[in-house]
Amino acid sequence: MADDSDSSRSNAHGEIMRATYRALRDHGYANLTIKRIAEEYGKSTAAVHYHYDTKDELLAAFLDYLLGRFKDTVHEVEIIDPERRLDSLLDQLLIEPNDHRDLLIAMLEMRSQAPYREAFGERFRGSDAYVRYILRTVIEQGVAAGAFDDVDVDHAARALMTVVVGAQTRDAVLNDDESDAFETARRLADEYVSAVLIDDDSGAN
Amino acid sequence: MADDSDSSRSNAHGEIMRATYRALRDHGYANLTIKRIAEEYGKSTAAVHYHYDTKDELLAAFLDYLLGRFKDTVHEVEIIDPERRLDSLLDQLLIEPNDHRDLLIAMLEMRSQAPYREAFGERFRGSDAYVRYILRTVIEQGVAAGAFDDVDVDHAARALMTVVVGAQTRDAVLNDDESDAFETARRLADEYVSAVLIDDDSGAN
DNA sequence: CCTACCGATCGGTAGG
DNA sequence: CCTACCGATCGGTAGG
Repeated sequence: MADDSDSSRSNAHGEIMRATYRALRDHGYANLTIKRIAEEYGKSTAAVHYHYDTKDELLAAFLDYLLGRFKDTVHEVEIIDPERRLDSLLDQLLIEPNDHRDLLIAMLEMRSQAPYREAFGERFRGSDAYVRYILRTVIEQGVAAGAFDDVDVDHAARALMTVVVGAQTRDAVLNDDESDAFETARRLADEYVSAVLIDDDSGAN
Repeated sequence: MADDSDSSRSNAHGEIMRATYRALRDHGYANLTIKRIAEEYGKSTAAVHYHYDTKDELLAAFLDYLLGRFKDTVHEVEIIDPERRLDSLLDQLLIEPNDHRDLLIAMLEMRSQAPYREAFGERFRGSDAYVRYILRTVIEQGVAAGAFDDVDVDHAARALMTVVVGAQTRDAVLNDDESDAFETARRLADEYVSAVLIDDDSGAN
């Protein structure tokens, strides 16, 4: 309660999460070992096991940490105009990652483990549902305000979610110079909004 | 040259590919070992190493095998009408997998390794380019025939590719009872085709 | 192709 | 939290 500005005191869990992140980023999930995490942590493997009994437990906690960070990038926006608000939200979800591409790669690796680890699957389902909820809310406001047509809001949210996940996967996999993944997806999302959510009866172009 | 109908003779490579597929499906990429592949193969680990010197070499060959199978599901269709032809192609890419969901899960796992293994990355880039080529060809025919507007064909192909990959990833990750992934994606693709590729000037509904 | 084996590395623990 | 160690398993190889 005194000071957590330095946070170099007993913030072991946070340090281990960050160490796990670096180890995952540098070596990949398939080569993510307690030893490598411990090296990044700067202490022994026993020190890691002191805070997390098993590797499974550590990984589940790490996924919570990772998805929490992702959720933070999807913050509610302070814009009232529904159309611009959705636009801003899509920007956050689909603008070139640059800085946090490593995070997306790490997330893809853990995603691919979901079919084998129920602890992962349930967390990703929760994350998917959360982002869809944010999208639904924004779209519903737009429909209520008359900015969008009276579309199937739940479907529209799932559709945009598909675009987001498609961009994330393609970007991580096709990681050459100018990966088109997010650029394409952002443009696709725009087309979807202006051609499907807004079916402009008031004038055909 | 005599008979390959029985194919139980010296088809070791094919057998090992199928054994690898089963081992990957049952244990996941992170737990894919030569020993497990050998068990599925029905012979010793040395027998596997006899045909593939290293695990890396085996995995690269397996990815070729896997992507080849995927390409086979994207066969050219014998329909002339461009609109119905694109529709049929999207069906093949986006209809509920059911039978080959295991294949998609396996592919997602290997996708997630692309950032760490250049041999994987280049193969996935090739596969992405191939499917985009097929999509572009069909859309170009539609534009030429006047069925579609004069859209940016390359972008349209990339956009639909994003939808396909998004559906594949979401389906594998959100693997609960009625995963909406492919249903949502198929509907999204339809909306994209009828609202963006066909901007019906001839009458605003 | 097999048996038998190699050194290396894994997750985890005992004892302090 | 550390040192030291455990049994288990890994990819790969020798010798046949």
